[in-house]
Amino acid sequence: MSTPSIDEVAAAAGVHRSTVSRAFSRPEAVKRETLEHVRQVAAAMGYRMSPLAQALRTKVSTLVPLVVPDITNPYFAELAKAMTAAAGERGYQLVLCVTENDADATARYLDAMQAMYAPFAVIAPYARVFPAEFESRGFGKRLVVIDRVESGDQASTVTVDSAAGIALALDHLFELGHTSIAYVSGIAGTHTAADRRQAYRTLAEKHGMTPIELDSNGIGVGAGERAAEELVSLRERPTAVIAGNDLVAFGLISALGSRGMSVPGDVSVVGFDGLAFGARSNPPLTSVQQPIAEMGRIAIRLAEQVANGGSVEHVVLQPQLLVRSSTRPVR
Amino acid sequence: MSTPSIDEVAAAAGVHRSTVSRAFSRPEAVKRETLEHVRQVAAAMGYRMSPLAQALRTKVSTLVPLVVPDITNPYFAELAKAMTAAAGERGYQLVLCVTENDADATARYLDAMQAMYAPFAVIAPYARVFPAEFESRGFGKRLVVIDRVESGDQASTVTVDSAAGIALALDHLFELGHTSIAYVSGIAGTHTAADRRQAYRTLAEKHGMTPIELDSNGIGVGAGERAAEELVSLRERPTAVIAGNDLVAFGLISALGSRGMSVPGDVSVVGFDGLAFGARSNPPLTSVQQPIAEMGRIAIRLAEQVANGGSVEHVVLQPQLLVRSSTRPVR
DNA sequence: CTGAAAGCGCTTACAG
DNA sequence: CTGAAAGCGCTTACAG
Repeated sequence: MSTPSIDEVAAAAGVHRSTVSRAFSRPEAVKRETLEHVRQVAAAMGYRMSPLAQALRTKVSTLVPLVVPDITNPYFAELAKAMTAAAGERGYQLVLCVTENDADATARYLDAMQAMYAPFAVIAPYARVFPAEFESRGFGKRLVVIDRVESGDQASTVTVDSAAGIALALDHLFELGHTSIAYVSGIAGTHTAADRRQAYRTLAEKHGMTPIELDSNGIGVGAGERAAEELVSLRERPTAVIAGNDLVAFGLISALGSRGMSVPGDVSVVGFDGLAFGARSNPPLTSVQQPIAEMGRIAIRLAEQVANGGSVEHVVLQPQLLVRSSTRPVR
Repeated sequence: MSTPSIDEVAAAAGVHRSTVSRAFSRPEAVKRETLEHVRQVAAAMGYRMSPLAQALRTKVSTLVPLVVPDITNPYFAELAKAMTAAAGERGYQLVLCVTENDADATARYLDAMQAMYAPFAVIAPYARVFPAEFESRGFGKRLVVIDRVESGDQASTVTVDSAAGIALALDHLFELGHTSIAYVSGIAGTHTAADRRQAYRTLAEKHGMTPIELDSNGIGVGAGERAAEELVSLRERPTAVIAGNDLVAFGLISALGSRGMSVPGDVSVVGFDGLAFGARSNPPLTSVQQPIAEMGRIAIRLAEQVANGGSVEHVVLQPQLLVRSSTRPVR
């Protein structure tokens, strides 16, 4: 009951195998009548081309690796969802590659996927990535990174404007009357994380505020926990805090709650990511929203572009402020 | 710089292609010396077999589909993480198939993966699954479902003991002095969801309690929201509620918070899943924990078992209670 | 516009 | 224990 092979279809249609092949891959190269006839016969037989055989022959498959540090992190989960959709629309199947912070895992995955003739790869890193390290993995420039990279000519990237995002958060808080606003970065070692933090510093000073960084040397998980600890012990407590990403914000709010402080009652908190889950957290999280679905689509487009010989490109998207319930006017 | 082919290795080692092949796939069939020599030469050349060519020839690939309704749901994310690890250990690569509640998507994915000679498939459904529907998809019994199924001989399954889990939650609450305990099922249409709900009813009555089901006809997302609404309007409010899964529990707590009710101050809440994220929610969630990592490993084992001609099996695991901070003694 | 042939990188009976 | 041959299901110059 398995799908017939191209030769069986050819026989049934009374044509040569190569004609069947053309009927699907280069329809303009076959006579109209023949085309229709072949397609009809093929459809009737339930024919589907073997993607494996095709990939072996052309050295290009439809398997695209998405490498993420941790699918359990809702940011990466949303990204995976967006990428799956974007990839599916273009006929690719996403292969999930979870690195679990294993430094060599990315290279191993890239090797494995290269062996499967993946047309390109998309990487959402947990640390700064140096595309040069992956050149030898065979993908060359056929790599898109969901972060900034140092040497821009080696891989395409798609990111959100960090400074604009932080400005959005800050302005929102200023409007609510906050003047003492702290920042928790969380553990991410990406350029993006560094950019957000730097933007906070720069903009805070520009507004005449002394930057207060919570858990500034944080290592590993539990950033929210440590930041809460630190916040509570401060003689002059900030009235609001911006978190470098939503997950840190959730952890912070949880840890604050355990210490008897309520959000937004005692402190306002704004996250960064704008995850859907934030709508059902306690309290619903005000956050700088990244257009994740769009990022997924763009990542695929950029990847296809260089796979087709086009050039590396860097897309920077604008974030939006998502006001929910974790912020309120300062008393 | 791409990997050499088997013929290049054979030439370099001075043997025939078939010997190289055997050196890797059936080492016991080749003379010791030859074996070592071939492997050495292959290693020196950085040879790796083409999984595609291998799959095309043997009609068995290492690509295994994991079909989930929504990777953004942390339960499925944790499952995906566990499955990725378990699959990786056994040399498979997981292909993420997200159905987004599209009723035909599962069949489409199965077709596509069948065409890639996937050795088996694992399905985490969002509704009751009837394996018979998928028989024609070519996987036959080479299917493992993360849920109960109706006709047990058609696919292997791995689940957690629903009744035991609900009993754990109930007993915990009884020990804290609660006597009025409600239940919110959430939207999942799986057998598991139905089992948990039924277990609640049965056990509640057994303990002389009148079951109180919140949002009992709930449709779509927002179960937590509707349940909170209902709870607040009740003349005699239960002092605790058990949620059919963690996500519903989070939503419930959020919605309760928006209505000025605090957990566990005003109501205790226990979830079901025991997600890692629950440790950082506000408040940290007491929950019945499913051994998700183990489920992943078992799913792969069961799948391999039937792929190797073994028999369908149904594994039921025991859950554990994870006490965090969303429950407290009734006043 | 269509067919015949070679080949992608493997595996596996079949001989020897 | 090893080699030679056929073949998995396709694509793509090359002729005609």
